[in-house]
Amino acid sequence: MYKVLLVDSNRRSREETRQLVDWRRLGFDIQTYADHASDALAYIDGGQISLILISLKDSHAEGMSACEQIRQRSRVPIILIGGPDEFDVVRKALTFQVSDYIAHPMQAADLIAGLQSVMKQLDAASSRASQPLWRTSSAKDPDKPIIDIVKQFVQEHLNQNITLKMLSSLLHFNCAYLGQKFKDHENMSFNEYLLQQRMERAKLLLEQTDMRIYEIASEVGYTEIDWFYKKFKAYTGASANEYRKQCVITA
DNA sequence: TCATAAGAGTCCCGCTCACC
DNA sequence: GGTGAGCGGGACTCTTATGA
Repeated sequence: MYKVLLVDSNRRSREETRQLVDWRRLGFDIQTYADHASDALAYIDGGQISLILISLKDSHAEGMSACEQIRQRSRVPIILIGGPDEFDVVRKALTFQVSDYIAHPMQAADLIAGLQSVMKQLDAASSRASQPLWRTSSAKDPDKPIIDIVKQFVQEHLNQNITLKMLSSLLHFNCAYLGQKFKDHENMSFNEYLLQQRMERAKLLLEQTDMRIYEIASEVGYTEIDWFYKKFKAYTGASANEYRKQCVITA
């Protein structure tokens, strides 16, 4: 059972986090609470804490400062809980090798995924105790958090005009570099991924709703209906209307 | 990690066709 | 005639591959 330090000054919020998932079943135990991120430092030196969960709702500056100081002393995994569009914060957090960043309001599935990821790191570290904890996992895949943020942004803003240029600007990366990293990780370009996500959602809307095609085009982020027609036909081999008719026949 | 050229993607406009 | 669906092509923007 790995011990967790939860840093959150709001008691109600702490309780919500505690009740969000079955911690013990996941192999974790929230043993200690702290009101401020800076308080976490006191628990680091004892070496009893396996994971630190920090809520940034009160103060980003204090949370970031604590991350920096924790990293100077320890490789203990850190999960941050912050706002959905705070990319400057995410970017800075990554420089402190934070394990995960969960957007508020936190969903149980997001927390479980973060905990499972940390669990793998901790298990690997304990099986190879001579190696530093963080290096065992980050050395394998140091860019994964960035790629995950890009994918999450695409999922959440699919109905908007998303470009790699805009995302790279938000994350303070060179767009050519970010595009290259994305392709290295996903084996497809950023545009291919974006197209795939848009087309799959369009197919779903055609199958499950009576929405007009121009409405669906708008819903999946196409401002130009003609361009949606072209891409949909190229992707599925059938026009949007034909695809809907085929779905009705097979149903 | 960045700069740049080439190619791909996107926007925009005009057009046709089918249906009501 | 009005509306929705679909296509073609030119101009512009963005992404990717490449080299530094």
